[in-house]
Amino acid sequence: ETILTNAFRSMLARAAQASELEAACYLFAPAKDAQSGGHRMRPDWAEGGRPLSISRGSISSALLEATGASRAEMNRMYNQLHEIGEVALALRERGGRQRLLRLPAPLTAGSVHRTLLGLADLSGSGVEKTKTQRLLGLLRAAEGSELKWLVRTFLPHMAAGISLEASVLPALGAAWVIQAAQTSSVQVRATADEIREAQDVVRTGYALRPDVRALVDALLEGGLARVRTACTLHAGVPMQPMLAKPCTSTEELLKRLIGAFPSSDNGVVRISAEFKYDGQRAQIHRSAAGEIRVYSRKLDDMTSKYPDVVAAVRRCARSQQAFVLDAEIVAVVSRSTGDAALGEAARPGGVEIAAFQTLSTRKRKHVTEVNAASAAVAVKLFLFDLLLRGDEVLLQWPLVQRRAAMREEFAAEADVLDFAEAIDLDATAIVSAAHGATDMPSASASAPSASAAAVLDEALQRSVAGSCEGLMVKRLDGPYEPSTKRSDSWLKLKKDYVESMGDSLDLVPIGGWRGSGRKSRWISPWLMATFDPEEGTFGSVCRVMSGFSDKFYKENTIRYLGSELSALGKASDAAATEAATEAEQEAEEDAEEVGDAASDGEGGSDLDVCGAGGESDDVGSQGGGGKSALRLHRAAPGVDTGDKPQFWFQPSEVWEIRGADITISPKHMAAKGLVDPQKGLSLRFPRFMKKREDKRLQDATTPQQLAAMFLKQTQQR
DNA sequence: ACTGTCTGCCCC
DNA sequence: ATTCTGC
DNA sequence: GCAGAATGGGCAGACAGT
Repeated sequence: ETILTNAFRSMLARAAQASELEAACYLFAPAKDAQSGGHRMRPDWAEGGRPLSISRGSISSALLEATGASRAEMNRMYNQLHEIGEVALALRERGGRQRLLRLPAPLTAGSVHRTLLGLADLSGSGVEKTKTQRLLGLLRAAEGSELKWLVRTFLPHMAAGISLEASVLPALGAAWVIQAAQTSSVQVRATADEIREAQDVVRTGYALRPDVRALVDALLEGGLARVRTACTLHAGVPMQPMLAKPCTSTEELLKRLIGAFPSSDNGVVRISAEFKYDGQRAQIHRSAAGEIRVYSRKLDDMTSKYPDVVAAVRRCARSQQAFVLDAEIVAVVSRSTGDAALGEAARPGGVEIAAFQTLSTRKRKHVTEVNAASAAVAVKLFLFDLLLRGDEVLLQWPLVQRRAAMREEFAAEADVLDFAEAIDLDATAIVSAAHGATDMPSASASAPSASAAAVLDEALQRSVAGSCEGLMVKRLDGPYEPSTKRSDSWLKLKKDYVESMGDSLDLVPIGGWRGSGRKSRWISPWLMATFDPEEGTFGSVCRVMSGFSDKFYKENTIRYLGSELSALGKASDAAATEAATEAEQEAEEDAEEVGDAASDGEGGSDLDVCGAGGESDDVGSQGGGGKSALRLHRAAPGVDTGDKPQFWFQPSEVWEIRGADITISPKHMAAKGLVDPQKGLSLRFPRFMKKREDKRLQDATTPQQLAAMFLKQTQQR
């Protein structure tokens, strides 16, 4: 953070232009997140805004050409240095600088930014070649250690994630106050409070108006005061949506909502339990000019995917004012068709909420208002918040008032648009004065009410019966807090969080992969299966990586593979072996060979020759020392899966796995033939709960049981 | 033209 | 999405 | 209490290879 702040300070001191500051912001934080990689070079919601992705291939090709090195040389360097930026420098040293006819112009943040922006716009065939050429241009122009940083910037995943909103922009804010204080005649140093305040202003401004250029412009023109006024919610510019925190019981939920912030109503806390529809979040804007746009939770522009939503909102708006809505789009199927198929008496039509999986089959491109109803999946919109009306920003209004304004401003339309179902209640117990609660004043007034918990429980049941995931429970007196952080005044209570609800399966680990990063010494994820004792078959259901403690990983990796995986297993060849000897590792051959197989992403072509065959079926061995008793050369007999794990295991025990829903899967083959002739069943959001030491293979969930659970779930809808 | 594989600030 | 760990 | 990591299912699209 200090480094970033100092970098911005020096730019500000030299009166850098807005375009340079903007470029620097993006270049300091090239990766959106560790999940997807990809480079962000402009706001996603902007016209043509799309992330830039540069393949490893393009980077290394450009690097080879720029340095004149051979591929073998590069690999050798990589094995020594383990970091591609350093490799780039070393290769340039070694190869000597290539002589160019014309010296390229020195790089600036702005010029690099512009080039990368250009790359993001490429498409069609031959893009990789063009990308390589343009990267080459940048690499040739790089001086000194610029080369190292340039190469690192190209990578989709930098070793350390630096986030634009969490690190870079706050640093810019800090730099601004520090410089301002220094140049003012009165004050020399900015206080810690001033710095914190500045960071906050910038963070908030960006959450409300995620536009780096607008932020930089405001800062340069009028400092933090200008950021406050200019970087606020605008119709047509999506803001960070407000997020909710998960909560696992109604009692806990009440406590947390009451504690979120003090009540302004004599200790009484009113809350609203809204249905949590299982669809896609949508932030819908209508500008003053009347243009309607739909944005995703990640601020992507989805307008072209949902022309029918746009039309519905236009029809249902009671006025011509600008607005910003928060809503959920869900898939629906017409009710009459379903009933007709069952030969029931025709009902007056209407629609039913369909599963999320149905929504996801909707076309993403070329959806028109005309084909939306026939060619694409039909959808219904559930509104739950209004953040802007006319030129009034409603973010600070309490939810009750925002909701009232929303209901004034829009009219529901059958099958197409409605308000999210909501049940309002007091979270606090009403401790009447008659009971003489005078000696315990505020504490008693703020106690969670037992009847409130009961109301919530019932609402939860109803929401599930109504094809919802559960509840969103909100403080009725709370503001809307656009943020990358989750707020305490919105909590989500999903059926699968609650002990007694949701699907819990008893599955058998049949395979696994080597983990990466902090899990690189362990098996992660694990491949889980049902067991059919009649047929002796195992059908894969899901991979699991969530819910395991480090201790569990360690113990069970040893149990299944005989030892932990070598930490050095990542490097590919001789270099790894050399290094291994010097290390503390008593690198068993087993682990070493495992490392090789995992070497470059896919690997796995060379077949396992593992030391321990699948000889022992005895589950008894608590595998502390010896060879792995549980690893197999190939899938155990009877295994059916579309997945291909790096390691296969002898099925031998039962683990409890929880999930939210059961889905029809193209990859997992459990219960194949029972619901669909080709496809099996899988689990959405799978996570490990605990080992079932009390259960044997024969007690694992069977394909028949799984199919029955699936059918019950679909009937509920 | 067809199929297979991989990617996505994907959506959850 | 979910979950765990380290700060 | 929060940020950061490491990954889940599954879809339409895009691109590569035949």
